[in-house]
Parts: sequence; C-alpha cells; structure tokens
Amino acid sequence: MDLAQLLSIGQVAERTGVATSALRYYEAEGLISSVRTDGGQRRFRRDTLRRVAFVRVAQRVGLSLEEIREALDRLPSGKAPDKADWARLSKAWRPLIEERIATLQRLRDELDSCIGCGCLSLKRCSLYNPGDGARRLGSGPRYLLGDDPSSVGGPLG
Amino acid sequence: MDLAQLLSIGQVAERTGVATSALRYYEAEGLISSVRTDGGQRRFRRDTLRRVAFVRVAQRVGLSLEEIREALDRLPSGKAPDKADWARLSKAWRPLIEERIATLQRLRDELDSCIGCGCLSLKRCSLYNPGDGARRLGSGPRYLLGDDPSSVGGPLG
DNA sequence: GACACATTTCAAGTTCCCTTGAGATTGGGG
DNA sequence: CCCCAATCTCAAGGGAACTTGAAATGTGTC
Repeated sequence: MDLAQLLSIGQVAERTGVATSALRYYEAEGLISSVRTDGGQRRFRRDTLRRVAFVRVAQRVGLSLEEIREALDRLPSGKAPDKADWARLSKAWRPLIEERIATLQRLRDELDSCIGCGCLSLKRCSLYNPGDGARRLGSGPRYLLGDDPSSVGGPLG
Repeated sequence: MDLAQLLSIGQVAERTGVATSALRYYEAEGLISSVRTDGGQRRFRRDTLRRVAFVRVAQRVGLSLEEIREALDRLPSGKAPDKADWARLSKAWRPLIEERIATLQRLRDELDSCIGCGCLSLKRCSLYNPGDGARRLGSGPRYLLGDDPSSVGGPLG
C-alpha cells in the first residue's frame, strides 16, 4: 500500500464531483472504504473513483443506496475489480432500465386513451391501478399506489 | 351546495385508495379543498375524486406535489372542471413522459457502450455527466447530480 | 517552525411526502 | 337520546440522502 498513490477525500471529491460530505456518508453506509493516515485522515484507493462513479450512475438508474451497496458487495473483495467485474454489474441494470422504459411507455399510452375518454376513472383507468413494477418513480414512500385495489370504487363523475 | 352529495374524508379515502391523513395533507398543501359541516368536519365535492386521481397519476409521472398544485391551479376555479379541462392538463404530461423515456433510452444505450469499453470513466462517459433533464428519478434530494460538471476531472484508472 | 488550508467527528438540520398518536369532538344508526 | 365509529387538530416521527456548523486536529509548504 504505497500511501503516495492513495487519494485524499478532497481529491476524490474533485475528481468525481461528489461532495466530501457525501463521500463520508457513502463510507458510513458501506459503499466505499478507506485506510487512515497516522493522523487519522482518510486515504482512498484509486478504484474508489470508479466505485463512486458506479454509485452515481446507479442512482440515475433509480436504485437506492442500499440496493447499490448490495450490488457493490458482489464485487471481489480485497483486490481491485477489473473491467469484467464492472461490466457484469452494469449489465444487471439493463433489464431494470428496460422495465422502467416499458412502464413509462404504458403510462404514456394509457394517458392517451384517458385523454380520449376524458375519464381518469378509478375503475376503468389502469393508470390509477398500475399492475406494473413502477417502483420508485419520483420521490415519496414506496407504498405509493400500491394499496389494495379492491378498495377502489366506482367512477368519479 | 347539497350537503347530501358531498363526501366525507373517509368516503374519499375509500374511493381513491388514498389515506385520510394524505388527503388532509393534500388539503393543507392546496391540492384539494373542502367545505365544513357545522361540526367542523370536511365535506368534499365529487370532483375531488378526480383531482386526487390526477394527483396520484401525476406523481407516477414524476411530478412533485408543488408542480402538481401549480397544474391544478390552472383549472377553472369555482366550477367543476369538465373533460376538456382534465384532458388539457393530462396532455401537458406527454412531453414530460417522452423526455423521461428518451433519457432512459440514452442511459441504456450509453450503458451498453460502457459495458463495451468497461470504462465508467468520468471523463469520457456521458453517463456520469448527464446533460439531459433527468429530474427526479428515484427518491432523494433534488440537487442529486446537479453539481457543476466542470469540477469533474480525468480518467479513473 | 509557522502558517494556511484540508480534514476530522458529531450532532443537528433539510426536503419531500406523508404517518402516527393523543386527546377532544361530531355524526348517524338503533 | 345514546353510543361508537368517524373525524378533528396539532405536534412529532420517519426514511432517504445528504448538508451544515462547530470545534479540534492534520498536512504540506515556505
């Protein structure tokens, strides 16, 4: 472990564009790790940059930090991951992204037919009772729209 | 205003599948409104059901309650909105949804090329420096990934 | 060795979208 | 008229992903 090629938190922040506070938070959450200098300051291995990049991209895909942590845990521990390791992780997102695209397309199409009928009816309209895996689109609690559909009654007019 | 055809908060909750606490919250936020009985209980007009449905669908599109409130404010005040009014509002979402779909498709395609090169490089990879309006995908604070891109440095290796 | 800037920890604050709980009051069926 | 379920208000909690602030300590440079 040549200390010289390790990075300070400020260097990681500058090169990833992620605030030092966020990096400390990521470490606390187990997404990245560091060694300490004699004085107690963090020093990160260079592959931490890629880890952080992975985290940010994964967030764009819509994953929570918890989910991302689980994904990262599957990397070979100890030794720095190679291209194939990263590729394997990234590949796992594809179905997720596809699913989200499909969900939005359904939403769009159903919205069109709702514009057609002008309804937004709770009973008829599948917009309101999504059977699909909408997951966390937009913020808010995860049980959003996930309620018992049988409780939803008749038309709105 | 025939009190008889107004709905109690429990009735609205049951027919929309939205908790009474959420409905009270929506009212506090100006998304819906009610009249009060002599005893002080809320009574909602029937078109509140459609308003609530609109809110939930808009959330699925990814809008914040604030944005939804602004949209609802454009409805004719006082008189109950007709089909055309609702259609006009819903129509406004289309470009938004299209944009989100396009964003995800870009993300997917770029992810493919990143898998190809195995990079996830901060410099080369547009995944990491999104120029698009990714808005709020997934939950979390809104300044997510909204940092100054110029601060992002070189390759990760 | 001094100086400035970076870094440390820890607690608390922020935003969004609600939920939960306590304690008091109301409304409608028998 | 009575009673219990429904509703009321208000304050506080909760989780995700951080940020901010304070007070102390480390590090690199001249």
